[in-house]
Amino acid sequence: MGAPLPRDPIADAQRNWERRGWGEVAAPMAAITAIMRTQQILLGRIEEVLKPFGLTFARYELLALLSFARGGELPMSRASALLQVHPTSVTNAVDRLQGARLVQRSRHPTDGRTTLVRLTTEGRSLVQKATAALNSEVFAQSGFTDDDVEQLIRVLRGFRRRAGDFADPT
Amino acid sequence: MGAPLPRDPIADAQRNWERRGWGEVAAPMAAITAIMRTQQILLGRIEEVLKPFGLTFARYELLALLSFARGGELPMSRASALLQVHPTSVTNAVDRLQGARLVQRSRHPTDGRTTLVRLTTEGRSLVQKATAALNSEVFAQSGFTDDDVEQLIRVLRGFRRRAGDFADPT
DNA sequence: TATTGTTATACTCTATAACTATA
DNA sequence: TATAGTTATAGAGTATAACAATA
Repeated sequence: MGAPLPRDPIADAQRNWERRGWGEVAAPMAAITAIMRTQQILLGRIEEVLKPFGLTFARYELLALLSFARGGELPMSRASALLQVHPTSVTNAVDRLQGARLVQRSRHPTDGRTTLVRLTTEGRSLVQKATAALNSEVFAQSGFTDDDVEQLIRVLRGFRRRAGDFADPT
Repeated sequence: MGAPLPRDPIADAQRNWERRGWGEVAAPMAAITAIMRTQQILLGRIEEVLKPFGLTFARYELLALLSFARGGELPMSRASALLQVHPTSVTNAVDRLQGARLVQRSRHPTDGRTTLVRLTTEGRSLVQKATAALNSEVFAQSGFTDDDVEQLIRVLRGFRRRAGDFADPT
């Protein structure tokens, strides 16, 4: 979206914050802004890799989740909880994936309220190819060192736990 | 969007990756997924704080950028470059902000192609209040320790530089 | 009554392409 | 020719509210 800037805009913002007497929060502001920007860069790379497969990241995540479930099948509500997205987002994603014949809806055998989503053969094949592409083109050349990765996992895991994402204290 | 999960879904995904023979990329995958989720949590908090001001994060960022510019004024193209967003996104944001009388468009004095965006008095007042709210309600209680913040800034700055965001090597 | 999921609706941001005006 | 910006159009994700069906 343009040539590199001569200077780091986030470091500049941090200095501006300090200059205005917000020194207490300048560093957390810079860290949070950096997370937002990093996510934007990574999402761009991921969507670029997924585009040839006709998948968005949200839809890939749903397929990948199903590929790890027993029988390639989950209730809609369970997918919503595990992906931490709104139920209507799951409905929307499943609609599109079903249109592409990558998943199928079916009735829960004992609870009539529940809809199950299941990976089709075609869906399983596609998610395997997409995962291989993401592994080699994004995760294997992430731009983070092993130390970076270790620190990110540790710091962000603590953050997510304190934010109420999960209870597991290990 | 739901109660805490009993276990960390990202740690589970990392174990699944390892179990399938993708051990080489399991850790970077987990780190990147954690960044995506953390961004989602933080964006939610930020938008919650900005909602009473009638601002989205994208629009707040534009107002904040203008508040640091000389004269509270920038060319559209410069705002697009500094915010690292598409020119049409800036056009859209300026349209809405102008409708709310928070910014004004004007002609560049010497280059007729260029449109300048300038903060109105009302816009400057609002962005100051919104910044104070973000500082006290988000950045001052970010959920990161001082060490976390230091590590995030360092690691993500290296990533962004290698990704081509900026050239500054300091 | 509570839960599950869908539908309708609306509002973000984003992106491409075509276009105008200016340099 | 190249640049700056707008417009039209499209698509993505997200969210709320109302609703149907089931427990």
